[in-house]
Amino acid sequence: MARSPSTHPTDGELELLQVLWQAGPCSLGQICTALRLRRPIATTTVATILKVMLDKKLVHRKRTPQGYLWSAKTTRQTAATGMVRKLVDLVFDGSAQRLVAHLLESDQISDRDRKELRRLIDTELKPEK
Amino acid sequence: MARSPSTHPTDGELELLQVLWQAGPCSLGQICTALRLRRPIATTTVATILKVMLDKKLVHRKRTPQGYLWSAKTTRQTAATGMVRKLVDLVFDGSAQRLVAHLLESDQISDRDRKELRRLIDTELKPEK
DNA sequence: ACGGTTATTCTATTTCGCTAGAATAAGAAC
DNA sequence: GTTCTTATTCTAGCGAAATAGAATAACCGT
Repeated sequence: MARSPSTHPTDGELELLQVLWQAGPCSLGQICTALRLRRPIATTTVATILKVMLDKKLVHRKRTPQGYLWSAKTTRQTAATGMVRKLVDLVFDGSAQRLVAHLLESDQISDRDRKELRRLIDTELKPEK
Repeated sequence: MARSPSTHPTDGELELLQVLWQAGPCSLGQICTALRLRRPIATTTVATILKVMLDKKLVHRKRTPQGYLWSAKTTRQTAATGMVRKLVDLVFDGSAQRLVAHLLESDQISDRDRKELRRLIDTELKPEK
């Protein structure tokens, strides 16, 4: 027996989605250009990934005279939720709170961000509840 | 060309690490029992994964009369950090703050947890600064 | 010591994910 | 309209990951 296909986007697919999330609908060439800011990759490779993603319904395409226009069908929110769930499940024993605690205890968040987050907690905590 | 070996534990490996993190050093049988609370899996499958993880130095083993005792060599912290980094990179444009915001805006965190987190932010914000 | 149980290793199969060449189609340029 | 460029499809290889059967080893109880 082998693996079952993942429902989440793969890492490569996420690289691609990132471009589409940022730039909106793109041609193949535009996607390639954007990706190549990070690393070299062949056009056919990108095209192949797009086709797979099309089957997985992660992207959508629209015919135009000069080829398809590709766009993300999954939102950043959706992808984030799925990946966070996995992370929380597999590493934080199902506690999202622990993940936040981990992040706050790590040094990846500035004091300014912390203040903003505190504000966010406060606004979510009080209103009309 | 194919993928290069991942430095992160795979999902299957994480399932296994979870057991070891929770229970401490275990025999193969104990690991299998724990895993089977979640899903059926053959003993040889687990043994194979363990062997791979041994090569990757994700686990460690100690000889005993009745076989090896297996234990995690990676800490939860380490695994978490790696996975969080990937998540932040690929989905949150490099901003850990945004990930926290996402979590706080989702409904996965209770009010009680929020209060605790606010306390955590405060204690991290003020001391000796 | 013999048979049962458990652990370990060896071997094998399958699918996934990543990669890209070759072939083809179809505008664009001149 | 022939060539150039770009897009798309087709085909294919390779290593990773997941799965587990068969073989082997080694303890345990009686």
